[in-house]
Amino acid sequence: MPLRRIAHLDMDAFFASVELLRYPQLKGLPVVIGGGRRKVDEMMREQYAELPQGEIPASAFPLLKDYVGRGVITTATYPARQFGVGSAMGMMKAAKLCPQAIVLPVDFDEVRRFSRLFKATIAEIAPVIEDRGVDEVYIDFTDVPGGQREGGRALARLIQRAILEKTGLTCSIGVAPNKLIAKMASEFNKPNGISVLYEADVQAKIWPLPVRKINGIGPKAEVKLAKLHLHTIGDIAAQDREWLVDNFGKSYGAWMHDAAWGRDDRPVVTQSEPVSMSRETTFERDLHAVRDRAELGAIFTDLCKQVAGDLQRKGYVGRTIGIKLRYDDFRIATRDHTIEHFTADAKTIRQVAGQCLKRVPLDRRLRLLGVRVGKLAKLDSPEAQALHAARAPSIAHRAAEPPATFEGTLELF
DNA sequence: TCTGGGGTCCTAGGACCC
DNA sequence: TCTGGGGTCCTAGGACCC
Repeated sequence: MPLRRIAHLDMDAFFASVELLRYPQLKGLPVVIGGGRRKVDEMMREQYAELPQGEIPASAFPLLKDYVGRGVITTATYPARQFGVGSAMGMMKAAKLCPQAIVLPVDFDEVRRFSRLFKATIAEIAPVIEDRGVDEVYIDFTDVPGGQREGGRALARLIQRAILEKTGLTCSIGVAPNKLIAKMASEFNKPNGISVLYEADVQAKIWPLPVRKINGIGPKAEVKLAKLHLHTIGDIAAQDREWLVDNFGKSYGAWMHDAAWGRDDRPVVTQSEPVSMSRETTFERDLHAVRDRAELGAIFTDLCKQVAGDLQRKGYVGRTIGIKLRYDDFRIATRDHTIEHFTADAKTIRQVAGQCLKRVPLDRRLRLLGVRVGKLAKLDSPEAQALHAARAPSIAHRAAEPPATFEGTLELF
């Protein structure tokens, strides 16, 4: 029996690295990708339209200190990270830490193109791959020829070289007995590094790490653990399983205990079906349900059309239609409704989502509006065929809707 | 001047059925 | 008249991840 060897591969500063391929003159400079509300990229291109992209002087690029608007950093280059700037940080906060950083908007098409390219490159070498978003994958090395050599290091080197050759981009790889440890290991030697771990390494290399390094322990769990005086993964491992269950629940507590001991038997999943598709947008300024009714209505219709378009393009239909809104105080409300027939029709989605909107209080300013379609089925699947109807819910069905009685609710949509 | 957009999974209560 | 339990579906919220 070969030893189970699982790799986690993470592209280094992916979004930023993709931009640096286009603008190599920015190499070594602090660059952040994000925002995009102000079309800085286009402004700059207009001015230097006659120059090839690679020859535009670095001094011509827009700076973070001049950025106005909402948004967060998607990726920061390593020179920018030295200033404390990182993913998910608000643009305004980042501008304080590193005003001289260059800002570029995300180019989703380009990012997706490179994402497909690096994944296809891996697939030629090791076919058992699990997608974890645009810039990450798990790879099962176990049965790949040469996958056991040096605990997986040799194969990891091969994959790194192939990706660099095909894309010009670097990545970091962790190889370990399972996904949980591989994920942590891939962070050990960033960027462009490889880290190989064995079961016996858990105590020395995993236990000293802070609890947040476990994939599945987020900010809330971290706070709760800290209150119980648990700070490192080793601190969790030292607790009785029963004690963890008592404090964190049957499922989460037991999982946490397993995770701290490096136990994880989840397989590498090569195929999966989407559960939901959604579109949402944060407004440039908070909108008021009454004063900005027209604007809000137009955005709402647009979101419905976009989700419908996504479903149709990908060949899916759904039965549960829902809305999400974020108020100016950052509280979130969701409402959804399940209809009899599957749909991917913008008008139907808009109509049902409109009903949902009537059930939610609209007395505060809104920051974000989203539309979601769940309970998906492939358009050509038998269940979808049986229950698909490209028409609005019947009048009878609509009449059965409970009246909108929520206090503060406004009849707007 | 805080804090994006696209997802998954879990929990928990109520309806409804057997 | 009182007393069940199990299962599934729907809905709302929340934690977490990339």
